[in-house]
Amino acid sequence: MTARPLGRRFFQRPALELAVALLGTWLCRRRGDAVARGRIVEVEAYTDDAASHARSGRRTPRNAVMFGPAGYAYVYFTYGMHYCANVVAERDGVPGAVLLRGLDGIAGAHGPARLCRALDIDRHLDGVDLTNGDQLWLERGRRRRGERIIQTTRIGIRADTELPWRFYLAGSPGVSRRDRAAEGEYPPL
DNA sequence: CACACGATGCGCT
DNA sequence: GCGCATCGTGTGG
Repeated sequence: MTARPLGRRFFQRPALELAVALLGTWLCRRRGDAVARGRIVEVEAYTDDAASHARSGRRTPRNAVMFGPAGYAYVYFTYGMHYCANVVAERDGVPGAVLLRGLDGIAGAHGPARLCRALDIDRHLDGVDLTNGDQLWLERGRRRRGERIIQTTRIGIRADTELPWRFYLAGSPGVSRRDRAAEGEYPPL
């Protein structure tokens, strides 16, 4: 099965919707002649909300890719030592992205910074096109029968700006954290 | 298990 | 200068 990269259309939707759609798809990274594939099991959506890099509503050098067209990688550097990778959503001009937080099938790829380290994702990949199968792309994946999606709050966000925009596949080993706070099944029963 | 905290660079106010 | 979409380690219960 020669899976092709997911195309532009897949990404052209609201960040919240894309976040859910990304669960179960394969994140693919070219490593020399080989390709590493990890199953996305944990994500967070960001738009122009208070916790987003685009909270100011304005384009800055760092967040510019978030405002651009969907289907590109937004990779940023944080805490002086870590990278985090996002998939850009929404229409051109509208900020929105989905933070990749956890993979199954790639050793140590749980948590956004460790995910990047495991797949050699750094600043060089900021702004790269995810639809051409060059360095980094996504392939369609199946969500298993009966596999539950849990919706909960994002990690590392101040309590006063909390939103339930984190999603993960219940029971996946690649999920970075479970919350003690209320978490619910998505869609709500 | 629950915090607390340091490492370390840099975007933004 | 402040604080961060983090993580590993260290302490205490």
